[in-house]
Amino acid sequence: MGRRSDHTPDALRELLIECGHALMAERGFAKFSAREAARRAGYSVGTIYNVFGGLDAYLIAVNSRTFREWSAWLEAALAATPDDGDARLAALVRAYFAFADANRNAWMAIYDHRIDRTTTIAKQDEAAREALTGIVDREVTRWLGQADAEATRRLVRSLIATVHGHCALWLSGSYALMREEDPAGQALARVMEALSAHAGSTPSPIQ
Amino acid sequence: MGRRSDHTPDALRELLIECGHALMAERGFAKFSAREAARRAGYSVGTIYNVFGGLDAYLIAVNSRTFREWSAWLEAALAATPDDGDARLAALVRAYFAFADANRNAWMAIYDHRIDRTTTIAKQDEAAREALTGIVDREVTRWLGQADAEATRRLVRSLIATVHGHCALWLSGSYALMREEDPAGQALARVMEALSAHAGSTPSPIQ
DNA sequence: CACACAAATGAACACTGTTCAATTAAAAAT
DNA sequence: ATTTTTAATTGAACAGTGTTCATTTGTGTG
Repeated sequence: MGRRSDHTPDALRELLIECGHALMAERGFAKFSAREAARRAGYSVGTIYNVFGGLDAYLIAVNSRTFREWSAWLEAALAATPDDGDARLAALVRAYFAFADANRNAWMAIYDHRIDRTTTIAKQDEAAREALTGIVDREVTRWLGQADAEATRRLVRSLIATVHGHCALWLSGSYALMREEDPAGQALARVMEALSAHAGSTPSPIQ
Repeated sequence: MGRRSDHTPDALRELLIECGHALMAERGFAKFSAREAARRAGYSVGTIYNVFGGLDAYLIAVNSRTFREWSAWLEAALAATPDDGDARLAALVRAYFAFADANRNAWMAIYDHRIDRTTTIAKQDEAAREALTGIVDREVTRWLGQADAEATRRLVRSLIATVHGHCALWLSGSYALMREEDPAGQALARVMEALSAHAGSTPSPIQ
């Protein structure tokens, strides 16, 4: 076949991402296959290389979709939470875990896909990834009550890493973490301890 | 060829793990190949399946070797550190990162290999993995000054997850963590905050 | 209606994991 | 010393993968 009018370029791109994302959610990163994804979209392998330029770019696009869904999930959880001190942060951490749990394969694929330092990520996809940091940034800043911006940025990254670590080890089943009944609760506890430590020191550095 | 006397069963097992580990360190999990590992050992693919029963078991054996090296690395760092309050924990966290940094591919492979829940891990390999938790357990208990054993166990797992999260995001280059100059320092800061919070509350629960 | 263009294809290549009948070296029995 | 037995090692076979690119084929234009 040659040029078909089934889909516009954008629609085709979207379709391939859609099918790839579904396949990723179903099989996981290790058993993902570009051939199979294309097959499900009603196209053949070559089309993926035509549209995305390579497998890496395609995987980035697929994972970016997960990022967008993740952000939306977090925002939805926060929208349903009153502006009650610690409650919003608790909702944020719980929603973080809930999304990963409900989308295990897709969530893990984000970290399974090692992107070569040379590969350039599309602007829109980079934005999708940074949106998540943005949400945490906003909520932490809100909790701290507008503290030093630079220190907050550093802390936010560290808190994300903290929660990520708990979530990753939980889903991978590594370590004896399995006997932990509430990893999200543990992550939240660590986050609140860190925030408390910073709330006391940042506005007026007593020590 | 049939039975050869080049290596005893144990020596062959060791040789294959050795070569596999070297290949993993060199190429990383995604580009690892059992065929190539066997080739380097001077055997053919089938031998790996004969000796280990399957690829999963082989990968577990290879990664367990990394675990053992990691534990030894941590113990060496601790052995060179005086019993000076926070210094040992700082050394532990720094050594954790240093090992991962010095053995990026091998370290990441530990978490890249998703073990099916049905696959049973050999007793000795399970021990190699738990040894690491044991080291952290020992040092944290030492720092806390013998607190509630069960609460400490939970905290230890959570602290490991915290440090793991920082290390994993650092090496994968995810998020904007890249602009963080000292992720190990951030991890250590979170660990000390968590420990401080527990030091105050565990011996005599004031609040 | 013929032409030009670009999208879509799928065979080709080199690789992977996995299985298992055939081979072959060493040990045991004659 | 020779045969037989035993078990370790092989590698071809199969189904799958990523990647490339000459070929085909719809589509819109001259």
